[in-house]
Amino acid sequence: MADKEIENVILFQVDQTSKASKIYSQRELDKLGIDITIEQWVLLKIIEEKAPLSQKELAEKSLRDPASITRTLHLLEKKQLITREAIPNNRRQHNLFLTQQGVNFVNENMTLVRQLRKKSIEGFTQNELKTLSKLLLRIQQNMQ
Amino acid sequence: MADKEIENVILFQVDQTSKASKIYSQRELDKLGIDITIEQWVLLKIIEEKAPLSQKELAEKSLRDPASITRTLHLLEKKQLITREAIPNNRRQHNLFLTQQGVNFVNENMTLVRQLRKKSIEGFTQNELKTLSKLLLRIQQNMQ
DNA sequence: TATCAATAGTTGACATATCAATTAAATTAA
DNA sequence: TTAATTTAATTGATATGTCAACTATTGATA
Repeated sequence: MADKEIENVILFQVDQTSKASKIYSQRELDKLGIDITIEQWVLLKIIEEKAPLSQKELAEKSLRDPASITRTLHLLEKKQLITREAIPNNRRQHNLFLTQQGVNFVNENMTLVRQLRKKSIEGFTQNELKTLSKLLLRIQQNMQ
Repeated sequence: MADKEIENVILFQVDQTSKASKIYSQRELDKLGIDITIEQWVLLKIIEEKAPLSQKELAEKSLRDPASITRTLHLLEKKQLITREAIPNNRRQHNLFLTQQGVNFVNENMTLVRQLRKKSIEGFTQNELKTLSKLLLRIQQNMQ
């Protein structure tokens, strides 16, 4: 089979799509003076939806390295958006929660986030969305 | 519309797919003792296919920041995989090329890379591939 | 032509990605 | 119960992502 140009490689296209979306979304956040990175937002949102959870679980759900999670959580703690609470009979893990400020922050910015999510799939039918989800999931399953 | 869980957000799925594929591919490279990162490989491959080109063009094609390109190119130069050549009558830009070592490196590792590309889309029909490409492209166009 | 504006690339600062090594705690095995 | 193993989180080192500031050069304009 003849070699593809890299632009025609699906993995390259997936990565480009992810990058382009992040660049766009980050600019929109910046424009509105919302002081958070996309990666930080994702962690906040996961904690909001799944709390209480441990750093290990957060790393798994976000597909990020535990070391990286540690560092980003410190930043989110400094911004007073999250807290860690001791788990009884377990001094190795801590439960992660949003602070009240964190809850407010997520609520205040969900409108913009919903707009971004919506914009990303503008013109898509429900069918196309389902198809895309399934195809992406199959790539993930192939790459394990 | 009711709020989605983050796992159901397409942008999240695209990012997870990209991350999972990179983690898998990097591990395969490491296993074989191939001393290169995915990001470095992508730059090498673009230079191979498009040379001669400038750093600006490379940044655009890879959707990476020029600052980041500068640093990665230094690493690739240190590994003697690429060179920069002066452009006549233009002392601001340089043309990027693979060295002979770079050409050899790409050739030696294309077999593995082809395997990884193939594995990522195992079980996909030509039709599904086309569909996926088009849907991804539409997201990119939406996010500009 | 002299000045100003735009462009390509670099560097600094900080956030994130990743691996390896470490620490502290929990679990298992002897 | 003690010792060995496994686990969760952290830290160090290096690569990458991003913005802002800067340098050198080129292009535009008065």
